[in-house]
Amino acid sequence: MVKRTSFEHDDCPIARSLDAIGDWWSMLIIREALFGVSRFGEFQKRLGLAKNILTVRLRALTDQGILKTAPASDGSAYQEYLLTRKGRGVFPILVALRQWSEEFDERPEEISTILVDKENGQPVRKLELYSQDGRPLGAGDTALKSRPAEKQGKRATASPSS
Amino acid sequence: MVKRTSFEHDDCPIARSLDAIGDWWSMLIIREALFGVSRFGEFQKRLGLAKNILTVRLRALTDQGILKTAPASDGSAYQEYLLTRKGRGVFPILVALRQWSEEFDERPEEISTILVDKENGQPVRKLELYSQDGRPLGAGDTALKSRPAEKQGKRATASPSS
DNA sequence: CAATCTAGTTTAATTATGCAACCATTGGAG
DNA sequence: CTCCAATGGTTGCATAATTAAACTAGATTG
Repeated sequence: MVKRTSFEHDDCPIARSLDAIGDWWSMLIIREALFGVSRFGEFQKRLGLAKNILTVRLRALTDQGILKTAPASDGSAYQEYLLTRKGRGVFPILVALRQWSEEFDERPEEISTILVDKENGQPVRKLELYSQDGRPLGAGDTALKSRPAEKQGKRATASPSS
Repeated sequence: MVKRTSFEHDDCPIARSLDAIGDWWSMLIIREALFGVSRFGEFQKRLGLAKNILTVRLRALTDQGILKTAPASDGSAYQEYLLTRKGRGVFPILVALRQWSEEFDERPEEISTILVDKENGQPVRKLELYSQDGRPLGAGDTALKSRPAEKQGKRATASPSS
């Protein structure tokens, strides 16, 4: 099988996320949805993708519980696509992607927008990872530990495999 | 051309990031690199991808300044792939992806590892977006503003297009 | 100097993507 | 009530991208 190796059953959570939303269009669809886009035609117009692909992506996102379809809401009886809680949870990922581009892109002048706090119009802070006691952590300050079984006495052996 | 519409010249920073690292393998290669993997064979063994793909990905990542090749370091004269500063900057994206999976995956018991603070072994905090004055911000608390021209008097008109 | 490891390249199959044309439903004009 | 356009898709086909597997070539080991 040449099939696009699915990471659905990989035990690495990064791989799992990528399996769900790790393609260009899904991420951009969620981006638009976070800005209030909910109609098929509007997604299509704003993203400029082919309708068949949009159909497939919307269905996949819906199947995964990232989007849900609501009957209508605005006038005419078509359906609209709304984010679920899981879908809204993608927001930090999009922010991280945005900030990476803002910091490292070699043509930052082509970036036209900045993300600001709606309250006062000021740019948001850079996302940072903190320890429980509030120290900022870089990649080198972290390690992977085998997950301590939540309720069951199920405990894997430690191995830094992902 | 049916070519995978490149977002390289899109003015949305999210699209630009996705264009650079928005495929499964690139992201996973960077994940491994952050854990110290640097040799071709090791990437191949740990990720289980085909060598030709690894070749293409490594070259693309190198061309983009995310990885750099160093002559050897450990004994024999082969080369190794090391992360640049830009490459290490991907870390928050990977953390965001990981945490999304940890929070919303419907089979969290299959996730085998957790990310911990190396100092004390405690789990890291959840990534959160903050305003300049320290309030936590959700997607709804933010807006996009046209970028205020940095040095030049180049100013785009406001439009919430990305 | 033969076997093997590393780091690829080539080949050929499978899949995804994009375009265009087509179908179905809704809403309005005549 | 009928026709026409808009919305929201589905279907078919050509082409580009991914992929696994086989092959290659230089370095290392025995």
